[in-house]
Order: sequence, then structure tokens, then C-alpha cells
Amino acid sequence: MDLERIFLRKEWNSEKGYSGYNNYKSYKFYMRDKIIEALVKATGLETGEIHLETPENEEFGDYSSNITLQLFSKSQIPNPKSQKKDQSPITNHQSTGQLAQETVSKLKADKEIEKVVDKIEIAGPGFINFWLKKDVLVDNLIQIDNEKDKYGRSETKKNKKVSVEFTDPNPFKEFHIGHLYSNTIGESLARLQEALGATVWRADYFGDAGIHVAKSIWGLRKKMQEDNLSLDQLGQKELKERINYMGQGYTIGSDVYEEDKDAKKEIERLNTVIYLAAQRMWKEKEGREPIVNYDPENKFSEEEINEIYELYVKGRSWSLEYFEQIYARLGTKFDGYYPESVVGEIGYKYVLDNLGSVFEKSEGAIIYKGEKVGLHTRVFINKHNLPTYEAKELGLAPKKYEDFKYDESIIVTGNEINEYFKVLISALKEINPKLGNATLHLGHGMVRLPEGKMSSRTGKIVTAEEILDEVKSMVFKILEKSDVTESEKESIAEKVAIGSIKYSFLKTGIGQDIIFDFDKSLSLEGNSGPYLQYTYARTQSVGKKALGTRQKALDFQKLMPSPYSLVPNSEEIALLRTFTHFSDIISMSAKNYSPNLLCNYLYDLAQKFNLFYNMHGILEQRTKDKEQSNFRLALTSATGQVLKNGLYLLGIEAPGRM
RNA sequence: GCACCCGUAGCUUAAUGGAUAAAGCGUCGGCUUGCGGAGCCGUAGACUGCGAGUUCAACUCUCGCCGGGUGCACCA
Repeated sequence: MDLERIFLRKEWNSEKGYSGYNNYKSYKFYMRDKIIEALVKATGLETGEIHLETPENEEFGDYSSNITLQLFSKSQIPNPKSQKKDQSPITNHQSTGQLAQETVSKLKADKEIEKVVDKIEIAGPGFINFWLKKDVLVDNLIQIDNEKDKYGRSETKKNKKVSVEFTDPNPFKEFHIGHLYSNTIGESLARLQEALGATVWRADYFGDAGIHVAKSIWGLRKKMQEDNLSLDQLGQKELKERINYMGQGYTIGSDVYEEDKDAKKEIERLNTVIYLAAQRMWKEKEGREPIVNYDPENKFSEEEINEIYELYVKGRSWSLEYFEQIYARLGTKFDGYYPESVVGEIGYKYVLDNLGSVFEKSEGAIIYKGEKVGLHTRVFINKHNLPTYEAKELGLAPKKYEDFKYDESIIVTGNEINEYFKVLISALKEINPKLGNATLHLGHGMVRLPEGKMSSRTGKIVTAEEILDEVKSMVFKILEKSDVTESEKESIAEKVAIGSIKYSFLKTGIGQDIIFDFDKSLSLEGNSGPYLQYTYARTQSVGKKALGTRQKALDFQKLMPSPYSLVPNSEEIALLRTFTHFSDIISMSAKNYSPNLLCNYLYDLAQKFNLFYNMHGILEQRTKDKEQSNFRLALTSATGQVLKNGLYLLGIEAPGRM
């Protein structure tokens, strides 16, 4: 080992520290690519076939390849099991061992890989493990300071346009914990795509027309009558109260729809009236003419529309205003809004245009026969001549494309509609193969309460605001012991509460259901958002203390130790190595649509830092050695930077104090 | 009934087909004359639901069974 030469670098200068590093090649994917290139040369396999992993166990190096085992199975050596007993089977060990030896000697002759790799070893049943040069690790540390907030990002999807649709709340109904979950996942996926260099379009689709709205309006009207409350009076109330009131209206309407046949008919009729009211609203608001006639037989009068028009338009705008407040708190800014009242018309037309070829009439409705592709039949336009969710989402695809010429369209929803989406995408592929093939549906798990499924019909729901406020008050309790000022508390509590909630959603796999239990799900310690935020705050605090003693900004270059002078300990090495994997992790999280991989990584990094922090002093007053202190400050600062960048990709803000 | 998803430590979860299955909470024990204890170290706890198969290698892929969830024509 050449530990004593770890920091040997030509560019080092005792006055300026490291100089000229700005000219260094960016190390994003650099080490990894170098090794893959060398493996391609040594084995003759394609780049895509090379499987290079970052082992969790550090004794297996910085990178590890199972390539010998791949080569072995490709080498057409008959399976020993299938050979006759009298033949002497070639043992695996001999073959893989020979292959590994051969490959490694080719690698060692490669001048390029020498630049980044310090040691190559064969281990286990045929793994080849690579250790990076220590000065590469230090270069990477410098790179972090060089790139700051951009560290970890890449340009692998630079020319790609990706639309991400998520959250999808419904006006006139609550914004509940399920929407919060969808928003959290979607925002993180969007940011991960951006980290790969893609241009992202955030799309918000919301149900401002449909039977759920009819139920709400019906219940709302009834409740207002009972409470003897006029629309103006309702409008005087706080926004939160109005939203709550409308939610209660939905419960009433929904119950009645199930239990009372006459009321059900009324609500179904009201549904069409709402579509017509929405068309009038668009005409008055934007001068847009309807493109679909929902009432070809003139069954609905102007008076009928007038009756609910005001209520519909006002209630709708209150809901949207409320959603916007929540988005602002959560840190999401949508680029495009797609109300069902608009995309429904487009979808309706889309269906009619393809009637006979893709869709067919059946029992008064227009359907898509999914059976022809192994799926099931779904209704796109119902017997009341209204587009269903199927047609709406179908119309959404070209509408989004009109706004943003996407290469990829990701739609995030609950997984209970996975089957529905298979049918939808199948239909879309028939009509518009380009858009159909670009569309990817991601069904996330459902948020459940310990008592069972959530239901806004029975009122058994947890709203986003309730949970936010609840967690915030938990954070406030802890903050009482902290020495932050009163004025800081509010914003810290908000960030920590949101961090705690978002992290608890993101740390598990996307497909998993989440049993949401206040006491169990929301932790402020252990593997949690606040733990990462706390660790970040700690790095900042140490940095500030160092500044205090020096009276000037930290100069990262000068923090670097001089050559020959230091032998880093294992905690320091562990941090250096973890830093190098950041962009690989981002890439993997983005490609697999798995923010939880990033969570794992950040948690691991924070743990390593906290171990380092507990074992070794950082400030000069503790190390009694300026160079050592400088180096540890650089590690501290880099940890903070990576945590901050990583948390950003999860949609979590990192306060400097907490 | 059919289809899809899920069964990993007491609980909640992790693990691009790879090496000794990894954490948090909870248990039990320890760490503050030192940079933030929302922290750190240690301890016990798993035949990865059961049974076959594919593979050099299976928590991961295939088949069957058992258990749970969701969906299956006019809700979204």
C-alpha cells in the first residue's frame, strides 16, 4: 500500500495549496467509465454487457465486477451437472480462476486504467475488485467543492424532454395523505431526471369534472340549505374552512349516491350539467368554444346550468387556490395544469375519431376491447355521452405533447389503477404509437391507515395539512431545547416536518403500500429525514466555528493537506470513497425510478460522517495539527454539500441550523 | 371465478441474479473535563411464507401451494 503517498500531487504548492485543479477533467462517471472501458478491451464484451457494481462491503473494493462469471457461462463449457458421471467435469473454480487471472493480467497491462486504479484483485468465486488511487479520491473531494450544488449531476439525458405527471388531486375534495405521497414521489423523480440533464415538465392533472364533482356539488348545496348559508357567506370564511366544508359536502353526496336511487339519478343528471357549466366557464374565461356537444338532444336548459354555475366556478377556484398553497409548502411548481374538463373534450374527440377502428359501441357506451391484447374491456365514453377517466387520460397525452414535445412521459398514480393503465396505454398505442410508447405508468403503493383503507366517503381520511401540522408540533417540542432564535423556529420546524414526512415516504420502494401510523411512520431520529438534516446542520456548525477562528471564508484549496504529511484513517477513507459513488447512485435512482436508493446512500453517508465525527476531532483546537484539521474540515464541508445535494433530489430542504 | 401486486428479525423496511441477507424502531449494556446527544459504540434477534425447478450462483427468475391486498363495463 502506498498510504504515505496518498496525497502526492504535482500541483500542490505550499502557498496556494492545490493549483490547476480547475483544468482537471470532471470526475463524474470518470472512474467508472475508465474501468468499464478497460474491461471492454480486456474481454471483448460490449459496454452494455459489463456489470460493474459498487460493493456494499468495503473489503471488496471501490468497484467490483463479476465479469469472469459472465465469461464463464458464455464460454460454452458444458454444465458439469449435465455431464455423464464417467466424464471428469471441469470444476468451476479452475475455469473461473483461469479466466480471472487472464483478465486481470490484461487489465494490469492497460495504461489507461492505471491512471485511476491502485489495486486489482481476484476474490471469491471469480470477482475482480478494483481499488481507486487515493489521489483520485482526493481529486474527487476537490471536485465537490468545485461543483458545489452541481456535484453529482450529469448530462446523460441532456437532450431528453421528460414529462412527469403527479399529485392529481380533485377539486371539491380533500388533499389527503395519498396526494401528499404522490407529490413526494413525483417531485423527487422529476428532480432525479433533471439531475441527469433532462428538461422536465411537471404536469398536474386534476378532476374538475366527473361524478365525484357532481356528488360534491349535490352534497354542498344540500348542506348549505340546511345550514342556511349563502355562497357569499361561505366565501367570507377562511379558505381552510371552505375546503373543509366542501369535503363534508362530498361525504353527504357520496353517501346519498350509494343509498338513495332518486338522488343517484339527480347526481348523474347533475354530472352532465357540470360538464356544460365547465364549457361555459372556459368560454367566459378564455373565449374557448366547446369542441364537444355533451347535450345533443337539448335535454338541459340554461336555467339548470345557471343554478350551479356560480357554485361550481367558485368552489373550483377555492380548491385550486388551496392546492397551490400546499404545492408551495411542498416545493413543487407545476409547468402545466390539465383539468379533466379540458382534456375530457380532447379525449372524447379522440375516441370518436377512432370509433370503429380502435373503439366500438356496446350497450350505449363506447368501449375498448382489451381482450384482444390479453387485457379487459373498459368504457371510454359512457351511456350518458360523457368521457370517463379513460378518455380523459387519453386526451391528456396529446395535450401534454402539444405543450411540451416530450420524449418520455411518466405518470405517477396509485397502483390500484395499474390494470386500468395497461388498457389505456394499449389503446393509446393503437391510436398514436409514438405517444403510447413514450408513456410510462408508475403505480405507487397505497397509503393505508392502521384501521384499514382510507375513504373520503366515510370521512376516514388524513389530510395533508393535518399531518404537516401534527409533525410540526412534534418538531417544535424538540426545538424548545435548541438554542435557535424564535424567529428561526417556524421555518426550521416547517422544513424538518416536511423532511420527516417526505423521507418516510421515499425510503421504501415505490410499489410498497405504506401503513401510515403517526407514532411509527414519522421518526425524527434513526433512519429519517431529520437525521440527515441534523447531520447537515452539524457540518455547517463545525464549518462556522472554523470560520470564527480564521475570520475569513473557508478556502477549500488551502484546506488540502500537503503531500507526504498525512495518512488518513479508515473513517476518512470511508468518507472519501462514499463521495465518489454519489453520481452513480443518482443515475441508478433515476433510471430505476427509485428514490429509495438515494435515501439509502445518504443515510449511509451520514452514518459514516457521524462515526468520523465522534471518533476524531475536526477543529484545530482539538487536532493540534493545522493540516489535519484542514483536511477534516474539507471532509466535513464535502459531506454537507453531498447531503444537501442529495436531500434536494428528494425534495427536502436542509436548514443550516436546527 | 379471472388478472395483477405483496409475504425478509417482535414491528416497519433494505438489498442493479452475486461474496458473511442490511438498517431503523423496540430489547439489553455502554459513551459527554472536548466541534450540536435529533448523536456514537456494543448486544440479542432471520432455514427471506411452504415445495419444486432454472443457474457456476436465487430474497431476486419460472411453476405449484398457502396467506394478504387490489382490480375486473359506464367512479377516479
